[in-house]
Amino acid sequence: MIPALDGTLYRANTCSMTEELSKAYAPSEVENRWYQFWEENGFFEASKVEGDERETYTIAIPPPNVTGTLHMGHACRTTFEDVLIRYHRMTGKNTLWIPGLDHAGIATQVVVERILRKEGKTRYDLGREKFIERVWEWKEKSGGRILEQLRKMGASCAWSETHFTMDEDLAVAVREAFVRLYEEGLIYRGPRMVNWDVATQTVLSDLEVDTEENVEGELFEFAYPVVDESGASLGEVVVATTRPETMLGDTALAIHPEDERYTHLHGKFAQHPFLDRRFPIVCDAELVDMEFGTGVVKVTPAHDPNDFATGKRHGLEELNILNLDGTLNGECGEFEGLERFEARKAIKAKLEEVGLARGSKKHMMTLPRSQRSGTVVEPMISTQWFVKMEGLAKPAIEAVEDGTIEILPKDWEKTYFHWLRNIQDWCISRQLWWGHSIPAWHCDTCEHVTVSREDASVCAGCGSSEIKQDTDVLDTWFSSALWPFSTLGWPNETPDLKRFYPTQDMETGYDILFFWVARMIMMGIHFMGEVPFSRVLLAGLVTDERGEKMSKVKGNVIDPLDVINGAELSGLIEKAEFNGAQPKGLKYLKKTYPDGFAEYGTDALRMTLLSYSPQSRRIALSLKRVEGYRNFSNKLWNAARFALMNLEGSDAKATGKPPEPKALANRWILDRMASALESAERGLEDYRLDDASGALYHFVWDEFCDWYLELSKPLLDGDTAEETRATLVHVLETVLRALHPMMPFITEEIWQQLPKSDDLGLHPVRSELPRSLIVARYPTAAVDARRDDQASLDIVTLKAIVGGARTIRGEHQVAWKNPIEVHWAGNDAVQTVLRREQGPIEKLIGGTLIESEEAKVEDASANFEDAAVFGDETFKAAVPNVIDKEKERERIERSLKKLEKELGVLVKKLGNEKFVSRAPEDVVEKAKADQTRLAAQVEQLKAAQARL
RNA sequence: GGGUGGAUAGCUCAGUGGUAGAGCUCCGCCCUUACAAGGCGGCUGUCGUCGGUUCGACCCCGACUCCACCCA
Repeated sequence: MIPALDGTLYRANTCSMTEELSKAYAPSEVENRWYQFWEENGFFEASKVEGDERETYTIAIPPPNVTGTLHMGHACRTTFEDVLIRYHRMTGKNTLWIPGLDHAGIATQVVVERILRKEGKTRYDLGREKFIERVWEWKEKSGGRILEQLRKMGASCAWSETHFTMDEDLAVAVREAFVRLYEEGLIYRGPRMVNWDVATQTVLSDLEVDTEENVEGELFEFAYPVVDESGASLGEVVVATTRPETMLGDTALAIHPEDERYTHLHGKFAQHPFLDRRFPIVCDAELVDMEFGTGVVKVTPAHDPNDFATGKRHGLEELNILNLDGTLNGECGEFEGLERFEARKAIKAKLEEVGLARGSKKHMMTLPRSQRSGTVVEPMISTQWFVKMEGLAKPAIEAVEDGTIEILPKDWEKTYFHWLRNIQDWCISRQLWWGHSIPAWHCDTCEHVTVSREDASVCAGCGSSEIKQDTDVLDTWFSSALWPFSTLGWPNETPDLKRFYPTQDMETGYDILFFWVARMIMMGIHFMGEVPFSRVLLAGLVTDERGEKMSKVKGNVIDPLDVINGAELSGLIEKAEFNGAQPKGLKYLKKTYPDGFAEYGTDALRMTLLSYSPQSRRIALSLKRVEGYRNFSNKLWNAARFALMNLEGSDAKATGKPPEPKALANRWILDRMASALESAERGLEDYRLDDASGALYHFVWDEFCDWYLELSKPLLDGDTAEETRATLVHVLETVLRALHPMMPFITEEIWQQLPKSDDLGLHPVRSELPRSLIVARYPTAAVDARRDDQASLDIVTLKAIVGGARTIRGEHQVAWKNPIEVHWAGNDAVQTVLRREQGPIEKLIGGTLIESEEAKVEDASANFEDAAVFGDETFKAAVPNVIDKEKERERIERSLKKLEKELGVLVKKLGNEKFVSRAPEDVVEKAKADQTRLAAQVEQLKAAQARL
């Protein structure tokens, strides 16, 4: 149905809700319908109208990898960001949420290579150009899927602004950034010790290397013959290594200068047993730990970072022994061509053979592994491109120090500072095919390197046309670092850049604080002269309900779409198996989710993710919790059904202004809503989305549904009917607005059906659009609610009476069909409330309320048959004809125990002279008042107990 | 080895210098006309261990144990 523009309401259902809708909320149809409605009407897009001077609020999405599918981490981030965007949109800001995808260099290349392998091909068979074509083809298929999944989460992204980090315009930005940094001397090329992935045959940045801990390895010992200058033998020394094959690249032995065992070796040489080489024995206090092993260290400057540094200190030869595929090269004599682990065996065997092996022992060690290919990373010397980081890091540190950028939770600042203060130069070149190519041309004639914005055809050094472009590509994070401004048109000075930069919030996982966030800050400050965002919001890692990281192998990956749409156990198992889950993982799956997932819906999943504290590093997602929020959706749904049923046939409608009711319940709910709205607003502003959503959840369920709706029932007849309908519809409409950022679908669905004034839900600048909750004004305590302290006090009294009566019903198992009598006597305030609210109270207790005399109620057993009693210092009450003596005794006993314990604490406290003299006066006063109150209650219960 | 965070009910987690909370689970009762995906009532804790500061510590400080993550 096309939304009407003429002032009539858009109807989600052709029939009225009360007739049409089932008792239970069914999310799927509702979600698709409203998402389409918002998107088609352009509600997600930012306003680009000239003269629209509204404050802007912008988030650049952390672009998901194009290879991926949506996982719980994305779902979590998407929810948080969408809540912020929707909230700010509702406060009237011009909001822009820039969506997009990351080309994810290695990850994508690996995936496409895997596909090729199934066809029996490698990328080399295709050649670079054809291979890249294949990647693009694949990207078109894969990329669309994840954007669809974001839509399913309800993400209100400005889809017309979608970017991909390999797009033409972003390539321009990347090239501009590279050239500028190069011209500024911040990019250089040179040989360094790097992490080499022999499987994908590329260098990796330090951050892309994972260390596998506690690996059981072997510490292999062997002897080097020692000789003097003339070559005369001086015996041998024993060294130990976990990588025996590296001995082929040894160019020194090192000993500690103060090690008295080896003073005779100072200035002497070791003779390589297999190669015709002799190399020095050097003294190095930094490398050598006298306590470890034999105290003699073999030094392989080309294949170990520490040895590399040692080599630099002593001017040692750097001898590379590996080919790029991990096989031994021509420096290795008879071992040439062996794969590295084969070589290890061969070397050991040979050492045995020549009698130099000195045994081995088990050794716990750590292994560096490639995040992408999983193979053991080889340290190698290689010529790569680097960015000098120190100068870039400094202003990035200052921006957080002086509060220009706020990192939340604040704990992460420490980590941020620590990393930036110890920053290493960033290796930005990768030996991949998929990625932004490096705009550098090498001259065959003069070896000059030409770096240029335009494709170069001649050497800038000698003019030769014999130049070739560098074959490396840039680290994916190089383009990601420009994301907050490259997506807005940089390096062009576009209106968007002017209007929307800097952005406000950057929300992402803490795991990419260094990879991405820190680098965006550095690049933003460097190129834009202004920080890219003012807050960094770091969410925790979503884990399974045991707190274990989700992994395909463990089979504990929960697909957000399964949670939203529902899934049978068999389907879950099938998916896990397909993804390579181990039997143990499948067992866990069966045990934890024997019935699969129900169709929980997007709103429920969003609320669940929001309910976890953003302070926590772990979000241990529990499906039971999702179920709880699914139930909450249903609760809200039914509250709306109740409201609509009772509004039918009346003129009551929401106006956006709170009514001024007289009846207690109506006044009270407006007061409670003021508190809820305050908490919600504070939570949304302070990035405590758990507090914000929690406050609204409890308001809706515990106050609006449990008390207000029940209290409203008797008020919906007679004099109070009109104001009650007005209050009912107002509170519901307001709370829907408050909840909308968190639960966009169900709130819009209900809201559209509520009777309301025509001016609600108008787009702030595009008045031609249909009304929608998505642009309705976000409610505040001051405008939409009404404080009423007296009402809240009165309800406390009402709840005390109702609660007491219900407890007695519960304990004595009085069925609802059996009405009870509550005889009461109380002070003036209680009298006022109970007399006035008799009707509603009777409804809530399922019985009659009878005013009595204090003396009569006090001695209940004498005046009533089988009476149970309750009360506090303000009133006493007796409920006759219910008593089960045994149960009553137990109940009183239990209450007494509790009260006496509390009283005991107070008595002790007040008996402590130091407390009375030193504690603040109000604390002491409160303690005294509490003591009096508790003592009275204890007295009362004891009397009742005695009479039993 | 360095750093960061955590240890609170059976489970997953909030929380505050002044008598411990939520959701789920559990136990009763109830299909009370919005909701059984519900209602009403109830049970459950030496707040990791040991010291210290304080009138008072779950909260602040120190040490320790265990767990997780990050960096080398």
